[in-house]
Amino acid sequence: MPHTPIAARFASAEAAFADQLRAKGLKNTPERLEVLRTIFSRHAHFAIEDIVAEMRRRGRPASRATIYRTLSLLAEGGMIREAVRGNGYTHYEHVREHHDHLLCVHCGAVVEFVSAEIERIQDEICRRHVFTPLSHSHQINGLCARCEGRRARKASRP
Amino acid sequence: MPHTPIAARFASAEAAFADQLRAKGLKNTPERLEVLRTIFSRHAHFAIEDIVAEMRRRGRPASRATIYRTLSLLAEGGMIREAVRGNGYTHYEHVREHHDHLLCVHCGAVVEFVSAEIERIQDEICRRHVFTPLSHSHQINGLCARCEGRRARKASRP
DNA sequence: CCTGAAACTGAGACGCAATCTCAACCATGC
DNA sequence: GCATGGTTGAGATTGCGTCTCAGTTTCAGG
Ligand SMILES: [Mn+2]
Ligand SMILES: [Mn+2]
Ligand SMILES: [Zn+2]
Ligand SMILES: [Zn+2]
Repeated sequence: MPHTPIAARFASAEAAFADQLRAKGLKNTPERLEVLRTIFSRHAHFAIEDIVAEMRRRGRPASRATIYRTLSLLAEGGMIREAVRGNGYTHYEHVREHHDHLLCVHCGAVVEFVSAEIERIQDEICRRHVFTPLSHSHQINGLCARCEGRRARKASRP
Repeated sequence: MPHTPIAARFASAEAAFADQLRAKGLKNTPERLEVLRTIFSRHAHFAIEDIVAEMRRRGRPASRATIYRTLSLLAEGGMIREAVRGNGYTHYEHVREHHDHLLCVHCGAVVEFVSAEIERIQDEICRRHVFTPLSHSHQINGLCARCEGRRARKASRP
């Protein structure tokens, strides 16, 4: 699953965010910057509680209101997007190469997948329906190998 | 978009539901039957408020609690499923041929689509990841022809 | 038919993620 | 300085969905 290393994107993410804020007449505050840094210093998938906890740990706490507001800005700016849904909190992820998700409904594990073929067919479908696609979410819910194995074992040997 | 006429499924839906209830030691009450009938007397896509309103109109009101509980049972029994997401209420639909959705983010219009090709690739992906698929949601968000046209017109002639 | 155990219903309380409110707080330019 | 206008955060609010529990209904067994 190749993607630009976090370090390499770091400066440009800050720069891009600064641009976006300037363009909208908004201010580049320490809180906003810290949310951005916290997000990009972590693994690509996260929920708001992760950010809250991490910022507290860093000694730079911010209120949920501010974090939610910043998440909206970052999503609007195309730096993050909503990823997996249906596990309580909304989960976000860094935007990089497009991909979709397998979600294990038992243990919550997430696996990413990409299919150029599917993307192509989607475009075809949209063309056929005269529909302008803006985004899509394609999520397969099921059981990962481990959870399926556990279930099968339990069923055969009660 | 061919599907079995409602009338033809009607009796069997009631019978299937009765079976399901019996199998689980649950009771076949008037309220549950009325929820079932209301659902299958309507267009395939609906939200709970539609059911609440329709049952009131019919002079057979039921509480939200009961309706939610019955929806769960029907979903569990494979007669309905969650359909489009991201419009406030959870939307359900009758289960018939499998299909996915285009959602116009501007006017809320929903278009259905099917692609045997995509389904096949999905299976392939699951096999490759040793993942047991149980369900999937594939939703393309964008602008329907009408909303796109309106937007384009407004942009060119302010 | 009774009758009792078990399930059901509905009004309203509750849970909870997400959003909103608003007073105090900057940051900036004049 | 100080006025302007965005920002923050504590806490209130919203709204879908779930849960509680007292009174009701179902239904199998007698
Ligand atoms: Mn991902
Ligand atoms: Mn549909
Ligand atoms: Zn799992
Ligand atoms: Zn539209």
